[in-house]
Amino acid sequence: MPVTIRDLAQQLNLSIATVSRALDNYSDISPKTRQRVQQAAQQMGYTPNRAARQLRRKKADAIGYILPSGTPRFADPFYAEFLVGLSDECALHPFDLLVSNAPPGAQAEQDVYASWVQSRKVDGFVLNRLRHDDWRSRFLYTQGTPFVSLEHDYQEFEYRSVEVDNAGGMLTLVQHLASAGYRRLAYIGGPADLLIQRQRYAGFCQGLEQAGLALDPERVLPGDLTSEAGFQAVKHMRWIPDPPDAIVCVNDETAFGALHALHDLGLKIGQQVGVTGFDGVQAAMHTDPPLTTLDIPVYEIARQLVRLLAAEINHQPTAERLAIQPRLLARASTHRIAPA
Amino acid sequence: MPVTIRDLAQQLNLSIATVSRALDNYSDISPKTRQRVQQAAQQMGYTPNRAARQLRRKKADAIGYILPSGTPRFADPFYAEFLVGLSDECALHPFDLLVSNAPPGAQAEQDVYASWVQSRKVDGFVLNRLRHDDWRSRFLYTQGTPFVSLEHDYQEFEYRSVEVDNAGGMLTLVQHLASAGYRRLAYIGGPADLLIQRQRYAGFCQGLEQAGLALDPERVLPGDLTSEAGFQAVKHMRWIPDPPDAIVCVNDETAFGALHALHDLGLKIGQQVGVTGFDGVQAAMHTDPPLTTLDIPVYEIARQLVRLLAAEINHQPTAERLAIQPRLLARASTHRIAPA
DNA sequence: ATAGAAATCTAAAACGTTTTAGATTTCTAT
DNA sequence: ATAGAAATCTAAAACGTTTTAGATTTCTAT
Repeated sequence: MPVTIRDLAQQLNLSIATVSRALDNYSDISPKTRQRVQQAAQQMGYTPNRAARQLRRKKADAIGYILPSGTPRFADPFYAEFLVGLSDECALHPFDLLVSNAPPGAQAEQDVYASWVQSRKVDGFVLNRLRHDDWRSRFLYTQGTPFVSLEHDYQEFEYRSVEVDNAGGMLTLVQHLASAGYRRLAYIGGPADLLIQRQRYAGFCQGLEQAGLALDPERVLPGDLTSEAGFQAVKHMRWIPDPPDAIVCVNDETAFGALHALHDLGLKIGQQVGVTGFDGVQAAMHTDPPLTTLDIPVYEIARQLVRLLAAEINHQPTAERLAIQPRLLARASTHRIAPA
Repeated sequence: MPVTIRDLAQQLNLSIATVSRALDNYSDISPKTRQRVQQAAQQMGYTPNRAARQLRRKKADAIGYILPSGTPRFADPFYAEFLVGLSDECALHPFDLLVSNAPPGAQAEQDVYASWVQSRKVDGFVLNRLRHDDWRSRFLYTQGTPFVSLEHDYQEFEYRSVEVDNAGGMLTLVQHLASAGYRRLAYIGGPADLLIQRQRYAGFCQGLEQAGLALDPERVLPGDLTSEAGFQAVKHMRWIPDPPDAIVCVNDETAFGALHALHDLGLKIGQQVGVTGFDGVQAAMHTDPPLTTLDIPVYEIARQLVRLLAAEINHQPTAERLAIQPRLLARASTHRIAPA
């Protein structure tokens, strides 16, 4: 049976009101009492009952993050880093971090968000893997519930976000490939409604154009961000008339699968065929050969998102939208120098 | 302003007591009213205020998991998989999953656990990376707070846990190495108080003994579960009198660093020197060469832990302790067949 | 010593539920 | 029609805080 404010008040011969205000450093409490109260609280190990406080204060001091479930994420170190970032930053404010999951785009996802808003479980949400015209941002906006998002979908309203320059990063990457001598670039993408897919693919196309390289539709293949998808896509590309000499993948996971398939085919990676990823996960350093990729500071982004959300919740001014520039990590998987 | 039970009662011309009981399927509510209430609730989007319910029911319907902070975890995909498992299983019960972090072993860690217990934030805890004589299990036990743990430290009380047969796994691994022809095995470990370190190292020693191989103390090096530690340890081993022909690492992360260092040294991995990990993370499949490791079903373990915890919280009977057998994934990093 | 101001404390209401104990309504058997 | 039982509903208390509005105490200046 945890100690309540009533126990504390009784012990000190004070009203619970005084105890409450002393702990909250109200100025109408004499320094002597304040100290007596705080010391007793410390010593009796008093921590306010969270539910009671939430109920009375009408805020949860918690934020929510809902993982996409049903999708293959085990492999994706992105989420570990992201969650740790959220959790670290939450601890500073402090917020509790409530984590759940829901299948993206399904009715169940809507139910989770709706019930969390209605039950006042959290004061705000962090979104990521935003989709085009994402109902989540629209819903939260109409509910007046604070939220921030990794990626920003242009809608008729504003919200705070962190935005990776996906298109710009891709452009740089394609330039790198072109100047290393690769000419017939392929692209293995992700789900079509994901903003990262749209933006990265757009950057890819733009890059080809700038480099004066052809965009062969046969060399553009769909995927789902998994290494399995990368594997299958490469296996499939053997059969197309004009096979690629470089394979640009929407993310590192996809690239891992592509590397595997190319090994199976007995190709010299880096020489005969280049491979690139996107995200800069640690594992990309250890592949055979090490993977050229665009590094984004996932941990730092997660922390920034929480900071933005805290500002939103507390009605403090901040930058509305933060831009992040991915950094090219050129490694052995794109080593060819001479043109084909 | 979310809809409350009062709004609902007013709308339906019923008392809030009736509404509450109808929603909870009490038997003293007529079927007609019950249906009317449930339908109205659905339609008005009523979800009970979480704080009020928690306060009244004296339970949180939430469980807590506290990440070790301050340690280098960004790289470790273990946590992504573990968290996703926790979250998936929590959604089924349903529990909220509260995530925070604290530096392991420090006073701050104690404060977090104590305040979560006292504030009734959660109904129970999931522990992992248990340490020898871990104060967390002792503390929670004396508080009467439900908890479960990955790994089990033998104390004078019992608790539910999932236990990986770390020693047995290592034994198998050493046998595998011995029969592949490796003779001078090294071990790169983790923090000495971690149970996984103790158990895995014990298995290593036992394996050497069974195989009739010498245990050279110079070939046993400390680490901290990071790839950096693996890298440094290997670099250091160049200077010892009788260098190893196989390097057994306490986990995959450490092995990644070891691989790197060996590449730097220009050694033929698999032939001149074997390398092994432990955990079976996805990335181990993609290294150069693919890494021999012991696979443990982290996702499934996390789900089991939540199930055990749910049973504990609801005073239901279950198995107290589940045993998990790691599975040897023999890959090219330990390919030598002929004895040295 | 005392009025008034300043400093310090507190009673009571409220947050939104659930639950207890009992009230009211409906049904059944005569 | 009616007593008693069964079915259905509800008033009020309670969970543990915070906050409002006002009460009490202490201090200051005469």
